[in-house]
Amino acid sequence: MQEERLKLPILSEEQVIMEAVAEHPVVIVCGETGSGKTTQVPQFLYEAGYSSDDSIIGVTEPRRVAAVAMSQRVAKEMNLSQRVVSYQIRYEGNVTEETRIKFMTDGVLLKEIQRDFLLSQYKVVIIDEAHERSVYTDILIGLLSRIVSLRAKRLLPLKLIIMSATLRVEDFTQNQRLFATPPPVIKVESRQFPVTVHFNKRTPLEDYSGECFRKVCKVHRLLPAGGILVFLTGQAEVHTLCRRLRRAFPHARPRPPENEDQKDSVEETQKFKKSRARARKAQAATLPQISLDSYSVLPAGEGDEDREAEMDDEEALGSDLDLDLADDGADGGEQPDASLPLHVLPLYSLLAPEKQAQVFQPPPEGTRLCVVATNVAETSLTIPGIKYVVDCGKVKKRHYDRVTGVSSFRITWVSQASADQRAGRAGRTEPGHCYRLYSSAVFSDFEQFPPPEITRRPVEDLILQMKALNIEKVVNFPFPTTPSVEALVAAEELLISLGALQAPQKAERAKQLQRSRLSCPITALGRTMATFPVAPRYAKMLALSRQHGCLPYAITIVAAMTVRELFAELDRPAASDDELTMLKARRARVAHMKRTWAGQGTSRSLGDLMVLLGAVGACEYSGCSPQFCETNGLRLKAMLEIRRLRGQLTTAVNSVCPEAGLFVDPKMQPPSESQVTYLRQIVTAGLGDHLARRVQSEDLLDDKWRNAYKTPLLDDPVFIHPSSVLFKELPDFVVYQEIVETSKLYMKGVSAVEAQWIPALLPSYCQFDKPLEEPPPSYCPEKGRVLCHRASVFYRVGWPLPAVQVDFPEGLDCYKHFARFLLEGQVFPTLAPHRGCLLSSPTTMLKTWARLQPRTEILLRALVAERADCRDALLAAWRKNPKYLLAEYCAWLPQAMHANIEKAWPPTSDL
DNA sequence: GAGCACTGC
Repeated sequence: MQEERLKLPILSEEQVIMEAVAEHPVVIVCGETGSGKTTQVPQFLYEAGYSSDDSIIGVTEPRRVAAVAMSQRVAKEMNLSQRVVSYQIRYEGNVTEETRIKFMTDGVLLKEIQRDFLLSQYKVVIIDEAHERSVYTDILIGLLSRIVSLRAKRLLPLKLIIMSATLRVEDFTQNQRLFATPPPVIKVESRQFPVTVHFNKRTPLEDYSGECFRKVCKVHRLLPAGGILVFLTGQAEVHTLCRRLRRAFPHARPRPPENEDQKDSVEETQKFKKSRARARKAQAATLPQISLDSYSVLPAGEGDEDREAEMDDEEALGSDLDLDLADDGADGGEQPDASLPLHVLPLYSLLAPEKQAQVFQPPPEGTRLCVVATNVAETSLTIPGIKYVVDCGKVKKRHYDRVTGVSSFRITWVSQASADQRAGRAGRTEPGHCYRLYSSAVFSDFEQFPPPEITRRPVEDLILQMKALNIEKVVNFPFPTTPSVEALVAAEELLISLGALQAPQKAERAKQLQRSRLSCPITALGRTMATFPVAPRYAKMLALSRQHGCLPYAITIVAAMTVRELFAELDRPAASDDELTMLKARRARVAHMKRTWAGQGTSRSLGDLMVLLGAVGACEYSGCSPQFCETNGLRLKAMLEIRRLRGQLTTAVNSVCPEAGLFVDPKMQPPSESQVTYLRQIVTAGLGDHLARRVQSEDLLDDKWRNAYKTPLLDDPVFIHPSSVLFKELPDFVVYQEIVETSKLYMKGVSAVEAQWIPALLPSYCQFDKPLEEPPPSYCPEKGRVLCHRASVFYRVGWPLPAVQVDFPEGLDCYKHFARFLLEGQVFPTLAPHRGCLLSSPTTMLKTWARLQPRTEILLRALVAERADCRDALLAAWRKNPKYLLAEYCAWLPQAMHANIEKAWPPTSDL
């Protein structure tokens, strides 16, 4: 091990790095995979004494596995115990008093900043893999730039080291707001084996899967031993290619029958016609950029012929390993056959862990390993023994519409950096080759780097975290790359309507809306919500769930909504008739179980969220056995994650609200009928901006509105997803977890809402009419407020909503009603006995001619002067002045009673 | 009547 370490190129840079760290508060270290920076830099710092005096060297990683693995590796290299070199991730850690080097995920450090803004335990913080630009990394760098200067002022300097695998660091160095003086950048060589890159001469306009198939066949038939790694974009593609390859190179049967191959190809073409049509559409949009005919954009001298010639030179370097020359369809048959069986394995993130693990095993004796993977293999997982990479050049990414929040999945070209990262996977153990299924001209049109995540997704969760750190003006925060203003505004608006931020005052609203919008302070509710490590909409649900014993259920639902893909993928193409029968049976079983878990009546109205609750409840009841998951189509990994998240949320709720005394009950009973109703309301309150209404009189509309819903922000019809238990139910109002655009706009995670709940639970989205006279306003002794009935309409879309009882709106009329109830003795019962002696009827307060009577006028004025339109305000006024309102009240009663009233004033013992 | 890449608290 020590020998291995000595080979690392970074060791010759130790002095340069340590001098830079000594002289500068912030240092950037750039070195590709294989430079050893992650394992070595912490050791340099340790040896230089940066963890003396009980302080710690912190290292953040963007993934949990990396944090755990790195801590173990560094402990071993340094011959130190894991008590000294430790890790901390979301659910677990082995940090002790002795810990000096602490590896953690970036989110963990962000939480620590919430507890101790100055991070006083640390003398150095290393942000690893900063080039990946994950949202937490970006926010950490922004925060740390401030923490570094605060610590310098206190003469307790903190060192920040940003480590990046690429040289794309201008966002850090050229950003004056982030670092006033640009930090020094130290480059470290890497010790990778060379990878020869081969471009296709032509770029297939569609069917890159077929192109992958042909390329793998050729590599396998023509080239020496060594694993093959193929990059595709999704699960379905991965499975299809695996199947084709297995048929082409069956184990123990080396010769692939050519016609079989053809037939398969036709079959697949049929089957995936739809998805190809979509892919074609996506490609058509980008076609102008990649057209091989538009050479006019190239510099002079790089015309058609030159390019071909240049390519040929390039390819000549690849010598016998170059496969492009055989691109004329004469593959297979006449080529020399290696007769080597191909060991084909799929790999993607949602694949069961035991199946993922197969790619790390050596392939069976006498076979060649071929892994067909999605992007997981680009950064998250490293497969040993790969010598050949086949890269389709595409990636599937989630795309959010900034205005509507609708997400869709799009297949686009990767960036140059990603393509290089993929190529690098061929050079981990020996020199390798990368076959790119696109031309070098197309490659040169790729974006240089993928855009930072923070610019591609909603940011309400980040904004809430920042507000909890008392960063009010988020636009002024030194983001390495700032999110769009629309995204920031949308986040603040959502947080305001959830009650997590204070709404700007009405006066301000008129004047300087934009400015005040982006600097709203956090509310007490917002602080509570920020302690729950889930999306703000879900945090709101938790904050509401103390009532009626709903917490354990709300926690479970929120945990299940947070963990992705509860149900296993059963739609994959079957490899055999047996598998097909099995898949069909399992799909039927899952559909049946979903209906069972949804139940009947109000329970069914909770919809897909009831299914989540039922599934988790049943699974936990079974002890979360792999068998239970298997037969019911649940992903064991998802269920275990939900269990851990329930534990974490339970702890979080208990610490906000110790009297709840919650625990995770594996034998949780189903919620009662009334609890389900409360849960439905809790869910409605959290998902208020995700409300949809069944279209009215749809028979009059275009056919495209059949079974459709309307939402406030979308003009197009949206639909309940066919996998939803409410698919055929079509309730008048629903809330949904998300809308995904595929062939249509589909709502997923759907729950039914009663119309009368909307104005009561989502008042901030409703525009209310004047208070109704019938039923008349009343006084609520519990709230100490005047209530009334009001009709309303839902914002933007103007959906009419039924009149419901709400607080009487602020204004003169509210004082009048309150005065009346006060005189009637409803507010303070000790005043009730005087009622018969009043000189005027209390309802006089409400009459339009009330001003004719001085006693109504003076009472009203006195109430308005202290803003006393409810009991609490009145009590507050009496705390300041116990004689408050005495004279005004006495004006309503005969002189003879005044002395006794004065003795018993104020008429309450609640002060 | 369907088809979603990848991650962190």
